[in-house]
Amino acid sequence: MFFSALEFRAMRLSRSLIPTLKETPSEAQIASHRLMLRAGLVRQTSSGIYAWLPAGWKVLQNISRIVTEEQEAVGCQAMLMPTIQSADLWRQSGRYDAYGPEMLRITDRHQRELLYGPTNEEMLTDLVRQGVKSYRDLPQMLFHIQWKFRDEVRPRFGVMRGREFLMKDAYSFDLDYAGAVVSYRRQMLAYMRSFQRMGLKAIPMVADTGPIGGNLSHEFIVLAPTGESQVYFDAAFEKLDFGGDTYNAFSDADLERCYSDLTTHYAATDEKHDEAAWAKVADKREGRGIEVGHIFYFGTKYSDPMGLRVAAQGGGDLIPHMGSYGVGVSRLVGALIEAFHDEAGIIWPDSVAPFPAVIVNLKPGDAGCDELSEKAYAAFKGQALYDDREERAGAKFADADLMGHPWQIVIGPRGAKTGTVELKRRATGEKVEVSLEDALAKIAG
RNA sequence: CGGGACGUAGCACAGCCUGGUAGUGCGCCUGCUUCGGGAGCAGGAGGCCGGAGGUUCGAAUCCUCUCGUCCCGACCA
Repeated sequence: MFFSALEFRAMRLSRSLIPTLKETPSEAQIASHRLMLRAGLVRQTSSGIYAWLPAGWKVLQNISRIVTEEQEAVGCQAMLMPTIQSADLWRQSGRYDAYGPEMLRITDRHQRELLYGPTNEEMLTDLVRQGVKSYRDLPQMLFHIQWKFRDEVRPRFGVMRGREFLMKDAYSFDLDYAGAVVSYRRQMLAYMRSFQRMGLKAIPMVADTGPIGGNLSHEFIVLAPTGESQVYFDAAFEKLDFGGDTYNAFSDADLERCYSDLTTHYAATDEKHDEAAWAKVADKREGRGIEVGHIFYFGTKYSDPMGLRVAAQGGGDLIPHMGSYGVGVSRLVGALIEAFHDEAGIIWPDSVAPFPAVIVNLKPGDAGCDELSEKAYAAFKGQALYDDREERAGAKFADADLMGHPWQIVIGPRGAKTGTVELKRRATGEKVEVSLEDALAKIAG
């Protein structure tokens, strides 16, 4: 059978739109913004609005996939709602006027008032209102990953504080407060699993609940040395593991234990920092953090005014209790880079890297190098990046480090003769000379 | 929304004060030599100097307006 790497043209660097930059564009101040531009992940098209180039789009999709899998694993249904919404819907909840100039308002050719959605509580409440009639239909938990727009006065930090951003937002509908608490805890677990899979250390911190009250609102802060706010937390958080079946999302006891593990220890950002409580913490940790998620329970704030009612078990109606749960998917790209980079560039965790590996052909045109490189490339079925450019070795190494591929398979004329490659792990800098087969096995394992 | 800057080649910048046919480095193209950590030499392409008015014989440069972008603060997933 004829099988050649030529069939996988798309990820040959010489044929790809991954424009790396040697110098930093002057608008970029923080590390992640600088590196995203330099590594060719994004390009700004307007203030706070970015185009995601091929490599950046892959990262966004990888994060979305992890978030989707973990949402579904706790029983949350994937769906997709539009970006454009009707102003009428927002008038029903009273938010059309309450929401300030951050909301992008649009008028169509018929002078109908529309808006580019900054969030979707109203829309989903409306959809549930149309489809859910009985207590038997509850609980419901749904999410989508969709572009949002908030007309920030001052966009900054690249993708971390853009106007247009990709967000996972989930909404839960329960019969009562007790049910809403279970949904809330499930989301909390899904969040911890998601962030752990991305290699991030995330800590839930109590957030303002506004007029609703109670303590059911948490911000998820990801630790990164260059984070925007100072955070204080108990070292107990470092020992928590959300992988495997540590906590069963469908066991009330496990959910309660999970919630307890996440909320009994001290954790606060500098705005909420309480010196008295902090003094009692035995094993203290401090660091910088970036908010990447926010979840809250808000009862009947939308269901009530929008007329969402279901038939109750004993007759009559009841008003479902709701919660909503956001993850800044595009912001996470920035947060990940803030957490994982060095002087040379990005250091992608394997789970979100745009490419599992880069194959660096040091001498395109050399029969031995080409053959071995194509063989390596074919082994990845086009999923790896193949640097087949006619560049000097130094430039290729610099770009490979900048783009942050977890593994680098370096193929030069020296090793090509014996089928040996140099395998470099980006995170540690460790390099070994091994056969291509061994290199592939090591990457797979 | 208050305060402060900046728009000159793909990127980073100089030139502006003191008007006179637009420059440097990197990148890009061609050739030769190089070739395992962002090479050297030679040649070349690429800019109505953000836009519109105005002053002037003449405007990147001076004046007015406008659009865009960034930084600090307040605000925020």
